[in-house]
Amino acid sequence: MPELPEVETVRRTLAPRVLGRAITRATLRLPRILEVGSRRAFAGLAGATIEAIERRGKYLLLRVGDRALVVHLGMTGQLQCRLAEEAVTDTFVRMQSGYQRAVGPHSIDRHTHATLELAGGALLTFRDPRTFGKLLVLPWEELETTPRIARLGPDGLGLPAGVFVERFMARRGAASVKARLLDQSFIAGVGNIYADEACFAAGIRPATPTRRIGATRAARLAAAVEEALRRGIENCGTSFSDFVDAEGRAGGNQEVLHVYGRGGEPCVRCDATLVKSVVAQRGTVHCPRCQRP
DNA sequence: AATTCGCCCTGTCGGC
DNA sequence: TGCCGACAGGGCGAAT
Repeated sequence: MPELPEVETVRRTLAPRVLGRAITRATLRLPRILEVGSRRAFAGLAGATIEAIERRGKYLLLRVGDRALVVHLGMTGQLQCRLAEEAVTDTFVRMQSGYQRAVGPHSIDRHTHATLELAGGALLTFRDPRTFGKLLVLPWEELETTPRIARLGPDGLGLPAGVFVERFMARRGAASVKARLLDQSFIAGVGNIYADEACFAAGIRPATPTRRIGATRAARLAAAVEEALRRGIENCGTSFSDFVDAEGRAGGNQEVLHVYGRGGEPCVRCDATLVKSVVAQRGTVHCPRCQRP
């Protein structure tokens, strides 16, 4: 599931491929992935030039002329750009079930819901098997007031620890530490994987009520979140199932995760068996010895 | 006001 | 071997 590091990886790999290119045609193949009210605006992207790519939390913001194309990858969304000189590889990996998973720059398939043809023959595609992703087109100057963006708290990357601690202490209550980390109005960009990893690094059990966390442990958590996100970006994202960057490459961060997806396996630090549970309606893994309640 | 919960969706996996 | 239910989960809107 694309979280801040995955979205940032897409942003960085997409930028050199699309910046400065004009959109020659915008095609919408699955209308419901577009936020209501953006239908006409999406088709109207043709003729304008992609001038900037920014990121806010898990949202990608493409500045197209005087408009914003906002992209949320949901759980399985992929934004890929194939240049004209690149052949379609149509490489598949055959899964145990017989299903063939696409790998690398790929031709349009049943999960490709929107395409942007670019000047020079490049093709930008939005693919999303589970269709939890969203596209939104609006005037660039309305970005800060559109609900999805306006709701977001400060970006998790580069957030000063002092600001994190201040916000955390101001909102302490019954909610769990994990629920707070997943709350995009608190910090934007942290999802299930990095929340679990940050809690492990901070030595905090994810289900701990936020009211039980003091300033010292909050500061430890701030550092752990920052570190988890930075490492995720360094490793070009976590590819647990579907994540690929704009060139179709998988990330490598799944190789260095301490807890996520490792329930029942030994803790890398103390060898205790990692416990899987449900916290904040999400599958959660923690070490019963390293992470105190 | 803060928090929880149901819903959206489809590929995957385990059980029988 | 094959069918079927359970599961995964980000964000929104309704309910508590």
